[in-house]
Amino acid sequence: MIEPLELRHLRYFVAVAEELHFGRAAQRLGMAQPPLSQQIQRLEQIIGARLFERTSRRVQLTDAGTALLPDARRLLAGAEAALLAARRAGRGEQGELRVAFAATVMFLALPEIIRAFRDRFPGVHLDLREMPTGPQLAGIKAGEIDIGFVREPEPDPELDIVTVMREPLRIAVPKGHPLASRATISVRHLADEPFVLFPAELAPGLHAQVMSLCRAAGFTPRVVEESRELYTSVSLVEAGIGVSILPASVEKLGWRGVRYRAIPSASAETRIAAAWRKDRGRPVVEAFMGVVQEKVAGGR
Amino acid sequence: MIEPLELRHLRYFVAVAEELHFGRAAQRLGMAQPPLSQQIQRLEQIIGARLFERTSRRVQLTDAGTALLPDARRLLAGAEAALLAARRAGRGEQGELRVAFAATVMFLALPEIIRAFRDRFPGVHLDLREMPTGPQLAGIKAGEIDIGFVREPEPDPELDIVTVMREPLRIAVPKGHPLASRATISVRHLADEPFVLFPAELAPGLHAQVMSLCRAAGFTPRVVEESRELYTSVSLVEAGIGVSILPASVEKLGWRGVRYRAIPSASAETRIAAAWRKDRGRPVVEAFMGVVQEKVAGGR
DNA sequence: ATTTATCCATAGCGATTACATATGATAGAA
DNA sequence: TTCTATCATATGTAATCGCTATGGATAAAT
Repeated sequence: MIEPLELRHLRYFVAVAEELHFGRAAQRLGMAQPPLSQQIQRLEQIIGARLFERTSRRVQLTDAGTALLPDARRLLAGAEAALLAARRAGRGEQGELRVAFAATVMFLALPEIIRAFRDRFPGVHLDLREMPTGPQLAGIKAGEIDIGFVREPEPDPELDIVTVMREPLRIAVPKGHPLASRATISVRHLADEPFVLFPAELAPGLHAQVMSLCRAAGFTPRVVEESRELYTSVSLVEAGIGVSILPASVEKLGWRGVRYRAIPSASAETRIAAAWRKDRGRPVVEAFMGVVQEKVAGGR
Repeated sequence: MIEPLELRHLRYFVAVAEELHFGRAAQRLGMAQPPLSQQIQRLEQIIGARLFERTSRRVQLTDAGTALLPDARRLLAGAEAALLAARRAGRGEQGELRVAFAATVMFLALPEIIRAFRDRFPGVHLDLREMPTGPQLAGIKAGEIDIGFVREPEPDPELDIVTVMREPLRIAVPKGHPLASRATISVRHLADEPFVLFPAELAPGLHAQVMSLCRAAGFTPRVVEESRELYTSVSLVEAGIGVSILPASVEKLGWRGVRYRAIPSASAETRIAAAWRKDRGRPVVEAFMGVVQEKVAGGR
């Protein structure tokens, strides 16, 4: 019968090789001497060669023992290191995290969150990518993205979605537009205006919200253009193609031909949410969300 | 209680990680599924983190499992390699062998033996050094040399000594010496000649043999010079300081002012022996001596 | 929607084995 | 030689490894 090699054999072997004394080695291992002798004999049987030349007076390594000792030490150290690495990975202190974010989120707290997370978890490799909300949600479900920062979408049975930030909506009108002279603009004033919007599949949450704001104001917006890029939307507004309702942080883009006006309504705000898969309880995800919660709570 | 990590855990883990199916992994491991589940649970307890996210339908690696898998594979392969290396060392196919040889042995079969051994045991590193017989024997006893090729010394309780070669002795006289005209010279003709010899502590066997040859011829040689180097001995003879009795292979040095004459006596021969420590049964030593025996037997 | 099939987890049991204590054998020291 | 230190052997016991039987959950099939 062939007994397989175990780390126990190597642990015992190294102890005896270092002490060159079965009694002391056994003591160091916290066991009695006879079983230690037995296990060394087993190991010798596994290898098919004596590891120690032993008389009742002297214990010394044979050629086979001399060859095995450094390997055994290396293996034991490697096993220990592997154990620690796995533990760290289990605590979310090591691994890879793929984070996606909608373009506008970059204007808000995300950079600070990233910095804080990197400080706290230097062992985690962050893979960041900009992506619209719709593809993000698909990517998360497909397992290609771990966490997405999105304009808050409808609840989804597969996803955990947590609001991390609120941001007012603004009405964007071109510089010379009649409404541009007002300090605030109610949504109902836009009833007859042409709209420039993101397509629903790219930003479902924002799209739905704009629609419901208009519906609440008693009309259905006339969408004349859908743009797939934030910059395009703004430039379409500037060109006078239409008006738009956009998150306040877009102001920071600094488009000179566009005016942003507040909406006098408490519900005219978007929520930025973090989303991740409900089923896998990835520790890195939890670690990251811990940092997010902390930053968001402290930042208000 | 903290159970220690064993290779068994890693073997099972790798099997499950590769199959992503407990049943098939168990089959591959030649065991039933329940104990495999148990052992994986044990491993998860040791690590302190789940390694697989498992439903009854799907098994997939967690972060901790993903981190552990390459390490586990590496460790298992390393253990296998260490086992093989130790086995090879146990068979004398790997390791280091320190071989010493007396200067004149280099003229004989040693180079061929070395070559044959290197061919047969490429994993053994040979450390060769030239050294007189006396220091060799001391070095062998001290464990600094594994095998020595010497002019055969007296038996020694600590040493195994095996004759590997025989070689006639020659009488060396300077070119113009009266005895140089003879084809052979009996030892008794040297009764009144001054002798140049190696000191007893450097070449005890040769020294004792010359002494006993002279004693058998009825005189005690008058030693006028002792030289520590072979070349010096020969040049002293050439310079007419005295005569000497030397192994025949010294002729190959090609000293033009010296004549070598045969001795008409069967006992006028030296034996070259290999010597090694009796106590340690080093497999490399045995492997080497096996090649020596073969070469010597075939070379006669 | 209900049923069925698949598959991992749990329970209980038997056999193995890892370790303990007691004792023997041997080699070096006094 | 006698004594002592030390490794090996013998034997008993407790832990554990693996097996069979069964439970429970989930996805697929009807």
